[in-house]
Formats: sequence, structure tokens, C-alpha cells
Amino acid sequence: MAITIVDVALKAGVSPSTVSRVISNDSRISQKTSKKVRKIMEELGYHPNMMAKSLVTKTTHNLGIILPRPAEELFRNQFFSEIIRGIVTKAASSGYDVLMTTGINADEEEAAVRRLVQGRVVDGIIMLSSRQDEHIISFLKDRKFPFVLVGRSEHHADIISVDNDNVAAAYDVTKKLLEQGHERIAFMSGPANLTVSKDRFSGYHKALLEAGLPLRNEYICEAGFTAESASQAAMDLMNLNNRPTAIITIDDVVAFGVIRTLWNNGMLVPEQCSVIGFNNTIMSEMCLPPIASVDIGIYQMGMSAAHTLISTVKGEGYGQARIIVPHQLIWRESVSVPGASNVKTSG
Amino acid sequence: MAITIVDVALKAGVSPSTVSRVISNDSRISQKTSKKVRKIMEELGYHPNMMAKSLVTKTTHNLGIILPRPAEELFRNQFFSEIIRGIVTKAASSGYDVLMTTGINADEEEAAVRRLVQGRVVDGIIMLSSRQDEHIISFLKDRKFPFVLVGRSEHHADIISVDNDNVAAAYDVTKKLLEQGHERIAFMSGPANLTVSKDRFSGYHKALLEAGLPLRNEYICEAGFTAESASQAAMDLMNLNNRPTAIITIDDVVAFGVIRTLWNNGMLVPEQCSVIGFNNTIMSEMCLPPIASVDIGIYQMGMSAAHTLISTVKGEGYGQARIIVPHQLIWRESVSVPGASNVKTSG
DNA sequence: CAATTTTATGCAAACCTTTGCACAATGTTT
DNA sequence: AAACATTGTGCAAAGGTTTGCATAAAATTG
Repeated sequence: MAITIVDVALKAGVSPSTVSRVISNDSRISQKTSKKVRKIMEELGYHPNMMAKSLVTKTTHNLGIILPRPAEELFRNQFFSEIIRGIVTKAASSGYDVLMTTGINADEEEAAVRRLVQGRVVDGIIMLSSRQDEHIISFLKDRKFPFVLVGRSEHHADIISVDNDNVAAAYDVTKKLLEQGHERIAFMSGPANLTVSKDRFSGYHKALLEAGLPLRNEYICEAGFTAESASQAAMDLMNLNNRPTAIITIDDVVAFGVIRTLWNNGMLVPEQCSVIGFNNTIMSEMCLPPIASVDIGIYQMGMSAAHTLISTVKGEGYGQARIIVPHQLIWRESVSVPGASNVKTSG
Repeated sequence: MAITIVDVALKAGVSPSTVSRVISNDSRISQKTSKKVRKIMEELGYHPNMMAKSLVTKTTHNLGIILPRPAEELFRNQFFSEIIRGIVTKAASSGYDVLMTTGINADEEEAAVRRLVQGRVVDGIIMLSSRQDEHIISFLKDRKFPFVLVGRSEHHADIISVDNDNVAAAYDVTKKLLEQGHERIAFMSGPANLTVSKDRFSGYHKALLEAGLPLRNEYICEAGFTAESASQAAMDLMNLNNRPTAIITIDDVVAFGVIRTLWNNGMLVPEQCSVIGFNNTIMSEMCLPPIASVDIGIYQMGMSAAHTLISTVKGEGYGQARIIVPHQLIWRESVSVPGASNVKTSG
């Protein structure tokens, strides 16, 4: 049987309430008593039972994360490991633990959320948005349960979210390419229904408009989040009469897929075509050539999400906020100014 | 105020005990009652308070993970994200959640463990061993608290651990290279004090011995877990009069570092030298050339660790076990048979 | 139909804390 | 020296479950 607060109280010759107050540094406890009680706690190796504590305080000091279902690709994609690292680091330094769960389908996922929320297992939830979590968001909103969304919801405005500005990021990248002299810039998005795809496309489009350049459908294509998914799209682009001189991709992995495909077909990056990735993952600097990328501050987003959620849980304001983490262009050798070698020679 | 079990009981006209028994599918409850109570639970949107439940059952259905302190490199190294993915997936499918915590130094880390263990926050702990966790292991052992170690402890034998057989893995890789005709094989380890470095060196050594080849000190070198750390060591190797024809490295990132260094110095892989990585991370197939690697089943280790821990927690045996996850050589283009081009031409 | 077994339910204690309120023992003011 | 304020501690209720034991009702047996 484990040591409880009454064991300590008994041995110290005080009441359990006093011990409890010593633990919580209640100012009403005298120095003498406090010291005495602490010594006994030490001796007995006492540590409070968190379950009992939570039961009465209705607080657990746990933050919940729902891992997106198709966890595999996402995880491999280093996005999630980075964001989780940010969350756990920040949480730990604020005295919170992080509880992760997942479900193999939408129903299980919702059940998991209900369990965490209604079972009072966590004080707040971080949603790693990547798809249709809209009804889970509604569920949380209805119950006024503290949560923050990493990403952007198209249906819910009045929530707390942490995100990067994908429109601006794509705009910046496109603009910089334009400034370098590129005029035929392709955009290889992720699955078209994702917000991130749409947002980045907007930024890309905006930059073109500003430069007075037309939006060419043949320069817009769709890939997944894998290198393989990029192959066909890359070849289609390179087979155009008016090849792009640069391709902006949705992710470093996709960028890599493009580079590899070109290489396999006898074309060099950046000589034949510049390629830009997104997320500045470890792979972007580990590629030959190193891939220019946009660092969207994933780790920072994790920290920020945890920070905001904790503030909310503690009732320190917020309630509604859209926090934007700044991005940064990381220019590397996969990009060069458009050169003479970049004219289509075959087909 | 949230719905409790007595609200349900009241409305259903039964006692709280009955509701509790309905929830736990107690066989003594009649069909009729069960159906009636379930309907009310549904209507009221009732979900049991896990804290109260845990308090009495002394069980939380949470598994704890202590993230190693210098979390950054490790995380980036994809090792931890893979293992966590395995753990969370398995845990979720067995009805467990995963609670992650960390500390910024050894003391905090120990405090975190105490909190989880003595605070009854988790039912068991998975230790991601990478350093001196020996005293934490002792702590857990002393209290007979269920835990499994991912990796190997040099000081504690009678515990449950999940690991791959690094000796065998390095042996297999070395042997395969020998079979392909390589005789001058270098070994680039991680930090020498790590068990993984020692074990893999043993396997390498064993294979050489068996083949009747001498162990040459100039072929043994040490790197970290970064590409940069490989540079100097790689050049030292290539500047030898008797250059190795193959280099076995401790990790894919290091392998990449070697490849890049060679490339920067006008040498090609595998023409000038074969390079083998470890861990079969995403990067190994994303490199040009793709890096041959040893898949040590990280995801599988995570699954296995969770599975074993859950069995232990449920009291289903174990108590002591060393579970070995099989490894697999993944041969890719960074390896070839030693060729004529592989003779030192300068210096 | 009485006696006995089986089945279904309820009572109340236990799990370990926290905390509002009461109270005793000091210290301070007039 | 009486009245009052302050300080430090304890009592007991509350938080929401589970579960051993008792019991009522129903089913079975002789």
C-alpha cells in the first residue's frame, strides 16, 4: 500500500489538511510546521496521488494530442515529429504532460476525443488538423472545451489556431523567383482539397498577378506527400513546349521526387529547372543538390500551440486568436537564375 | 456540472452500482436493465470520469514515455518519431493512451518519473534508452513498477527490454560485404561510449575474424549522429594508402555525410567506395545514390515495446525478457563490388 | 407448497485529495 | 483588561467511481 497524505499527517502529528496546505505552499502554514511536514514527506518518500488530486481539482495538467489517422506518411514526413517535439518541450517546461491518442477511423477518433474530454483525462486538446476534423471541432466548441488547432479551419472562425501564413509564404517564394528572372514558374500542390494546397496556390497566384503574368493551367499540378507522387507530374511539366524554369512544390519530399525524376531522365537541377521545397526538413539540406525550402517554423508552431493552450486552460485570456508563426526562405543550390540550358530540346 | 453515474442511475430508476455494472458488462445484470440503462446513458451523453475510476481501480490505461533529454538530434534523426509511432499505434489498438514527458536535465527527468510512477499517472513506462538512465531503471526496479527498456542496459540484466541485435546486424552487413569481395572494410561508429557503437563494432570484428582478416586500427573511426561529424573521418579514411573499399556507418545521416564529403572531393559512391548506413530512414532511399542500409525495425520495436508493457501491466507473464526485433539488410546503389577504380591514385 | 438455489439489484465503504468553515491560540489595540 | 484582529490548524464534506456483502425476487427442487 502506498504512502498517503494521512500517513504523513499521522507521523507529523498534524491533520491531512495541513499536509495538503504545506504541499500547495499555503501562506497560512507556519514555517515551523511546514519544515516539519516536509521532512516527514521526504522520509516517507511521499508523492501525492494525482488521480485523487485531479478528482477534486478537476484539473489534470495533461494536454491531449489527437494524432491524425493516416499517421504513417505524416510521421515520416517529419512534420509531426517536429511539432510534437515543440509541444512536449513547451508543455514540460510549464508543468504539463502530453497525452497522445489516435483512432484507426473517424469514429474511433471521435470516441477518443470524447474519452479525453468527457472522461476529464486532459485539460485541453491540440488538434493537428490535416483533414475533416470539423465535427470534432464543433464538439469541442459546443462544450467550450479548451483547444487549439494547428492549421486553419475553413468552417470555424471563432477558435484559437496556430498556423503559418501559407498564402504569404507561397507569395514570397514566387516573388523571389520572379525577381531572379524566372517567369515560367510551376506550382505542384498537395491534394487539392487540403487547405494548405489552396492557400499556397493563392499566394502563388497573387504574386503572378502582381507581376502581370498569366496563370497557366499547364503549370499547375497536383501531387501527394511522397516522392513517387511527383514523378508523373514532373515529367508532364518537363514535356511541355514551354517548360517551366522553376517548380514550387508542396513539400521537400515532393521536391526530392521531382529532382530524382529529372535526374533519371537526364536532366539536372538547377541547370534544367530550379526546384523549391517546403518545410525545410532535414532532407532538404541532405540532398544533392541541397533543396531550397521554406521554413515554416514547425517546431515553433508546436511551442506556440502548447503555450496558447496552457494559457487558455489557466483562464488567462485568449478565447479566440489566430497566431501566425513567421516563415523564412532558405535558399539553397536547387535554385539558380534561369539559364540558356533551360530551353526544351526534345519532343 | 457534468453528468455523473448517479444522474444516469436516477433517471433509469436503478442504483449507481447497477449502472457501473452495466458499463463493465457484468454478467449478473439482466438484459432488460442493461438495455434500459444504456439508452439513458446515450440520451444523457454520459461518459465516466476517468479520474474517479482510476482512483478506485488503481489503473489509468496510460503508458508513459520519458523522452530523452537532448531530444532534438534524436527526434530529427527519425528514430524517435518512428518508435513513438509504433508505440502509440499499438497502445491505441489495445485501449491505452500514451503520455509523454521530459525533463531538461537528469534531476528533472527523475522528478518526472517519480511523478508518473508515484503519482499513479501511468500504469507502466517505456524507457527510451540512450544514455545513463541506470538510476532511473533502478528506481523502477526497486518499486517493481512495470517498465520496458528500448535498447540494452549494460548494468541491469533482469529486466524487460526490446532491442535489435546490433552485433548480428553489423556482422551480417560485414559478412555480406566480404562475400561481395570487399576486404578493406572500414567501420565508422557513433560516440564510442554508446552501447550501440560497441555492439556493432563487435559484430564487425567477429565477421572479420571469421574471414581471417586482420582488424586494422586505421579503418576504425568515430563520428556523431550528424552528417558534419562524418567529414573529417571520411577524408582520413580516403587518404590512407590502403583506402577502404567500403565504409559501414552508424546511421544513414552519417552515411550521407560520407557520400557528400566524397562527392565534394571528386569521389563517387559507390565507384570509389561503397557506403552503408543504418536504420533505413526515409533519407536512405531519398539520396542520390540511394543508400544501402540496415533496417532494424524501429517501428516494430515500438509496437513490441508497447505490446510487452501492456502484457506486463495486465499481469500476463513476462517479468523478464529480452525481445529481439529482426533486422534486414536493404541493399541499394551506394554499394557495389570493389572495382578497379578503387585504387588510390594520389598522395 | 415449503425449502433451497439462483439471479438481479442495492447499500455503503473505500480510493486520496482539497477546501470552506469553524475554532483555538496568539498578538494588538483602546 | 477587555475587545478585537490575526494567525495557524482541524473537521468534515465533496469529488465520481467500484465492489464486497447483504438482500429481495424469481426459479428450482423435493
